[in-house]
This record gives sequence, structure tokens and C-alpha cells, in this order.
Amino acid sequence: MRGIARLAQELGVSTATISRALNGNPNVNKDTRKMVLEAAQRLGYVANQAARSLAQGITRSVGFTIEIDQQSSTSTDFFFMGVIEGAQTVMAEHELDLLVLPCAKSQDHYTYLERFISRSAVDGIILAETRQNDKRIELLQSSGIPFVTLGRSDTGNGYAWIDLDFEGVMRTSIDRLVANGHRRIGVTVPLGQANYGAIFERAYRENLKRHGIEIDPALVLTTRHHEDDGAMVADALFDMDDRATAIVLFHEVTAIGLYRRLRERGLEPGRDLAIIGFRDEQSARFLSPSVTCFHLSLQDLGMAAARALLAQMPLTAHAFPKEPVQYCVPMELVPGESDAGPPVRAGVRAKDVAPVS
Amino acid sequence: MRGIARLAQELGVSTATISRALNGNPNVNKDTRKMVLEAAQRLGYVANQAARSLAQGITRSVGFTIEIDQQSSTSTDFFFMGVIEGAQTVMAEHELDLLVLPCAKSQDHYTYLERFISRSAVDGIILAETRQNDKRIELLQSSGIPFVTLGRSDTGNGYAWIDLDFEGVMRTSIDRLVANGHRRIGVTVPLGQANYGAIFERAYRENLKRHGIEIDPALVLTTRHHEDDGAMVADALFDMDDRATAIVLFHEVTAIGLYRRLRERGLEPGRDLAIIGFRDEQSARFLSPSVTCFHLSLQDLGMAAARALLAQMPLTAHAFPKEPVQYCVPMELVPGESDAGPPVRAGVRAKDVAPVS
DNA sequence: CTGAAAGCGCTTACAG
DNA sequence: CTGAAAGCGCTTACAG
Repeated sequence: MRGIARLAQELGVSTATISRALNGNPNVNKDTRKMVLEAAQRLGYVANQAARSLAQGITRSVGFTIEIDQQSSTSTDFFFMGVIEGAQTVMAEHELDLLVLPCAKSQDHYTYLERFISRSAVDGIILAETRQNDKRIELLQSSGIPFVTLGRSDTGNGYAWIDLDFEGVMRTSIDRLVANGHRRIGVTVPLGQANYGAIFERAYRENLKRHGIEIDPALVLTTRHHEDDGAMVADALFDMDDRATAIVLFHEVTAIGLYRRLRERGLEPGRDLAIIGFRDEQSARFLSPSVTCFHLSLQDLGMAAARALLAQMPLTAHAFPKEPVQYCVPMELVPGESDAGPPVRAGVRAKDVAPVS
Repeated sequence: MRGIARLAQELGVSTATISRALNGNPNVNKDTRKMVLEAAQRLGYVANQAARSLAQGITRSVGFTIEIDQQSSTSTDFFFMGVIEGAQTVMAEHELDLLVLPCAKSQDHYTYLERFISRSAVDGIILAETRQNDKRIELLQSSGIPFVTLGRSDTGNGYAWIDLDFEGVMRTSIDRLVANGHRRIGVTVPLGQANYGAIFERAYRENLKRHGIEIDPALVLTTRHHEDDGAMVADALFDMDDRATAIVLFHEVTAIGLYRRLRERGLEPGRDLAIIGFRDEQSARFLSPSVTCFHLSLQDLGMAAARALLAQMPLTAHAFPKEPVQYCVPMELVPGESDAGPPVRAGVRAKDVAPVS
């Protein structure tokens, strides 16, 4: 005999009583419960996960899907570690396990998700890196499993999502730059299929338009989460005739390469090019002049996502409001010195400053 | 009726036949199997995870434990993402799920692990970040669950582990530096309780000893995985009277702050201080002079760990050798320019070079 | 090759 | 407050 049956035999009570005692069912004699708890502790008894899930119909675990892909260096790693930490903390408070489900880029992320859902392997899903069109959201909706997405999508509606306030960040950024006299403002957008790339770019276009500035496609550059990609940005911006005087970076870390290449060209960040970073990343915090950017607590984001999910799960819903969570987390401006000044000698071309010949 | 029973009713066969057909049991008529497979596909039937696990006694999933802790910035994030990718790829080939189990720093990592083991939630464990004394290894051994650790430990023996060849790296590093005439050689060791810190430092001491160089505790510095911590290293090394002429860094990324601070002090990396980085990290690859370091494929490491685990699991052991895997992954020297020269004016103090007054 | 039946280890109405 | 029993949805000897 194993498991609960063995414990029952040992204590001379039924398995039902053991189960009740262990699960906090109030209909158990105080002394009985104490005896059971002690015995379980002493013998190291813990209910078998599979049997429990089968009997209860729930797993007490939630999945956090992430796409993993070291090679292509979209490298959102640091981002997700913080978010996961936040989410896991909240889940632990509710005695739920957070299982991170890594999907390799070589696998189909739809099929991958489908397997976990159809096998009822988790009670809820936090779906990261939504795409502009994302079949996974339809899958989640039709399956009926509670879920929340990290990121909006054009697919589906009425579901819970949390996203970053790209629009607010871009509005603040463009307003600052325009107020300082900038008109030739560039932007970098992330490589990859995630929706936030499209959102960031759209916000950029709309805010320029709002100020009556025409969009120049040449000022929209694509970067990966790489220090080096900033160098490419510097080259692109300063090799053009009507050069930019300001740029909003999606990956703040690219500021490192950008600063370096600017200086190699005899230019000074902040003076010859106004720079605003999107999210405050630790790696870029040492730069001087300091990069103006926006603060985001990854832990808070993870905690918010976890709560949005708990609000939908039968087990925990009672403690949360009923309306599906749908909002953009505001990000707080962290003013630096990288965008302080007005455009220097606007219209002067890089080659006049730092001869390339 | 739900699940397999419904499918059975629909097709007019027993649930046993369905189960056999779906699980690749050879004792099934070809046409029957085809019919079942098609029906399952069409109706989206997938066996319930919990029921299957309960009946089979296995979960077909393995856990990869990681400690997660954004705040303290040990930030081994980038490291583990690569390893996880490698491990997950191998597991997927064997139709096993890799579940990443994040343990927050605020939780007790022993209890955390114990829960997953005692509930039989996974069939195997990849344990990361072993400590010099690690009760978790005893727990794993006594529980009988197949496991492999990423990192050695003084606890337990005879179990499977994979580690990095810290000793080889340190031997090569010290040999190179000594061959160039260096005698005052510093080292940085990682903050935290992981065993690799202790191993790295021990290897440092032993290799200096081998060359008859006395150990100076002042040359052993602690760093986190932070660009900035390199600046602190520069200060520490050059503020002392008998300054170091060379340093071996545990976190290559600290080279960024180190280079910067050296230059602020009017010193040149590679010339005034020979520098060797441990693992080749993407973030530091843009530095000039290029940092001499050692290459490690994180994916390969993850794949090796996964295979070491599969070798112990009843389901997959047949395809692997029987002896427990126990070895250090060699790392290949990537010669750079940061440690090229001999000590410059050994004994000259920093203040003579760059007056601080 | 197939089915009836037992069993995996729990939980939970139901009856007392 | 407690127990006997059914049931969760699968798999797998066993018998044919």
C-alpha cells in the first residue's frame, strides 16, 4: 500500500479523513487533524500530484510561456526574468506553481501551447510576446482556459491583457524633443514578430503627425537587443544627407554602441544627437551623459499579470474584481542628459563635422 | 462522457484500443489505428495529463530549477536562457516537456524542490547553481528521482553532474599572464553562494602557487554581473600601493566598466592592465582592445545536461551509456588583445600615472 | 488484434 | 465528525 492508503492504515482512519485533514476541510476533529498533520510531516507524505489533479480536475499550476532563442538575439531574457519573478511571487502566495514553458524558436509555438492546453496540464496561462495576429489567442479563448496576455493583439477581444504604455512613452518622448526644437527625429524598432514593435512604430508616426512632422521612412531603423546595433544606428543616421538630430531607442542597451560610434565619429551624444531610451535597462545606466528613459518595474508587471490571471481562475477569482484586466502599465520618465539640448547646427552633415574621406 | 470514453463510444471500439492506438502499441490493427488517429486529430482529443500520469506512474516532464532574483543582480539570466534552450531541444526530441521551475530568492530553495519531488510532479530534475554544501543533492539522492546538477558540490557523490572547466580556464589564464611576465595577478569572484565562486577562487590560488607566486588577499575582488562593478575593480586595483598588472575576470561583462574607469584614470586596458575574461559574453564583445576570454556554447551545455538526465530515466535510458556523467566542459581560449603585453613599468603606482589630487 | 476489468492515488457527495 | 464507495480519465495485464 502506498500514499494516502498507507497513511490511513497506519493511523487507523479512513483515507477520506486524511484527505480532509490535509486539505483544510473544516469538518474534521481538531485532534484528528493534528494527528494526521503530524504523521504526514513525520512520514513525509505529500499527495501525489497526478492523482490529486485527476480527482479535483485542477492542477494548481499555471504556465508562463516564453519563446527562447539565444541565436537571434532578440534577447528579451532580462526582461522576462524580472517578470517571472514577480508572477511567481504572487502565485506562491496563492499556493500555485508557476511553470515556465520555454518554446524553442525551432518549434511551432501554436502547437506547443496547444499541447499544454489540451492535456489540461495547467489551470491558466500567461502568454508572453503576443503578435499582431496571434492564433494562440483564439486557441486560448475557444479552449476556455483562463489566460492573460503580456501584450495586446489584433486577434480576439474581451480577454485579459496587460501591456506597456508605448503610446504614453512615445508621446512624452516626442513632446520633449519637439519642445527642444527637434524635427528630424528617428526611431528604432525591434526585430521580430512581436506586436510591440508595430505598436511602438505606430505611436512614433502618430506623434510626429500630431506635431505636423512628416514621416521619413529612412529614420525608422530596426535593431536587436545588442549593444552593437547602436553603432549601426549612428552610421545610418549620420550617413544620410538630411540627418536626424534626435532618436528614440526601443532597446536602451543600444545606446552603448550608439555613444561609442558617435564618439568615433567625433560627435557627442546629447549634443550632436538627442537620445531617448525606452525602458531603463541596467546595462546602459553607466553611460555618460545619462540616457533619458522610462522606468518600468518588471516585478510589478509580473505581479499584475499574475493577478489578472488569478482573477479568472475559479480557485482564486473570489478575491478579485470581475472585469477582465485590460490596461497599459504607465512608465515614468527618468530625465537624463542625453536629450537635454536643442539641435546643434541643424542641417549640418556629419561629414562636415567628422570627415570620413 | 468525456475524454477517451467519448472517443471510444463514437468509434465503437474500447477505450483500451484507443489507448493502444494512440500510444503506438504494436498490437493494433493497421486500419483501426488509422481510424483512431484520424478521429483523435479531428476531434482534438489528447489524453488528459493527470490521468495518464496516474495510470503510468510517470509524468513525461522534467524540471529545470533556477533561482530567480532580479534585485541582487547575480543576473545569470543570459546564461540560463541559453542552457534552457539547449536542454529543451533535447527533451522535445524525446517527447518530454521541460518545465522551468523558478524559485524566488525569498523562498527556501530546499522546500521548493522538495514539493516537486514528493508530489511526483516531474520524472527528473536538472538542478542548477549547486552550492558547495547543498542539502538538495541529498534530497534528490534519497528520493531516488533521476537528476543531474549543473555544477559540482561537496555534498553527495556518485551522482551525475556537469560543470565548467574552471580549472582549465584558470590554468590557461595564469600561464599566459605569467609567460608575459606578470606576477601581480588579481581575480574577481562572483557574489553569491554558488559553488563556482569557490571553485574559481581555489583554481586561482592553486595556479598562482604552481608558479610560486604568493597569494595576496587584496587581489581577490568580489563582483556581480554588472558592467559597473568593473569600475570598482579598477579603483581597487589601482588605489593599492603594490598594484596588480593583470586580472582574471569572472564576469566578462565587468570588463566594460573596467575599461571605462581605467581610461578615466588615464590608463589603457591591455597596456596598463592585462585582462582576461572568463566566459565570452555577447555584451562585452564590442570592447577594444578585444577581451581575451574563453568560449562556451550554452546550448551545448544544456544539451549535455539533458542527455545526462535522459540516461537515468527508465523511459530513455536504453539509448545512453550507463555510467553517471561527471565531467567539466572544456572551454576554448579566444585570444584577444587585452592581455597581449608584458607588465608596463611594473611597480609604478597609479597616482604616478594619473594624479588623483 | 480486441475488450472487460482492475488499478493508478487521490477527492467528495452521500449516509450515518 | 467519520467512513464506505464512487469516480476522476487514463493504461495495462489478462483472457480470448
